[in-house]
Amino acid sequence: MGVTKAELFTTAQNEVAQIAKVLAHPARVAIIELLLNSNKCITGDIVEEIGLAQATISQHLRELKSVGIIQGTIEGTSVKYCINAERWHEIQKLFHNFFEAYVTNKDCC
Amino acid sequence: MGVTKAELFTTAQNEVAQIAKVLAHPARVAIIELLLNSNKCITGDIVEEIGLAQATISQHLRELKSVGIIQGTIEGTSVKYCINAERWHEIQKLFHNFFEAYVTNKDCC
DNA sequence: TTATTATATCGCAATAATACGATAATAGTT
DNA sequence: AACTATTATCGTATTATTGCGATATAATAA
Repeated sequence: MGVTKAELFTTAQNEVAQIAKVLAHPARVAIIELLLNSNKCITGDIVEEIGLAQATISQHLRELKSVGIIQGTIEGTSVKYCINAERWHEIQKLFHNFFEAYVTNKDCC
Repeated sequence: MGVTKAELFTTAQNEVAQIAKVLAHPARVAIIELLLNSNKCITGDIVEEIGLAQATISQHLRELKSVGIIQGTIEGTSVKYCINAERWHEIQKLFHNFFEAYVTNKDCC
């Protein structure tokens, strides 16, 4: 029926999946990298830089905000976006632990 | 029109997004963790453990295979799945570098 | 207040993802 | 060869995502 059965999985599994989903679009990855590498974090600059319509960028920004990766502050009639350092490191740790869990052993395959 | 404009982004950005998309479902995260933590990597065991229909698990396994995270070997009438160590470390590095790119500085926000 | 600028939301069309029953394909067994 | 067991694929209903034009909202300027 086309709807994810989240109740079958652990909180941690759902959390990794939720963050991954936000990273699962190149525009959102590009927006993050833009915020990492420049100080031009005004929405208008992002729209110009990425090359998608303003409405589309706004939607992507909302998804990034929804998991706390970025935050915005009003600056005149504009909004200035940036990475939320604390949340960034939280997520970094989440994925670090996920990937770290692999230990080469297992006679499997 | 509902189709991602991949040509606007770099290869690296599309690659991060592609892997993230595969990790963007708790069932696939759960399958990976199952392969990490046990030796019961037969499809049938995965179906039983996760609690989704066999057809659905098969679809998820195919997506995990599509980016090389897992691989399967035929074992009688069954298929034994496991993590592909080399690819795992590649992806681990990809995400490590992505997250590492953040440096707290910026008077932004 | 009215106009201007910038961003967010709405509504819609196109596409993709999720889940599953039914069926096909593959390997082993009798 | 016929049967069994296991996994993969097909078809389909439902839901979610992507992208954008149009419009609404918010902040400032005239």
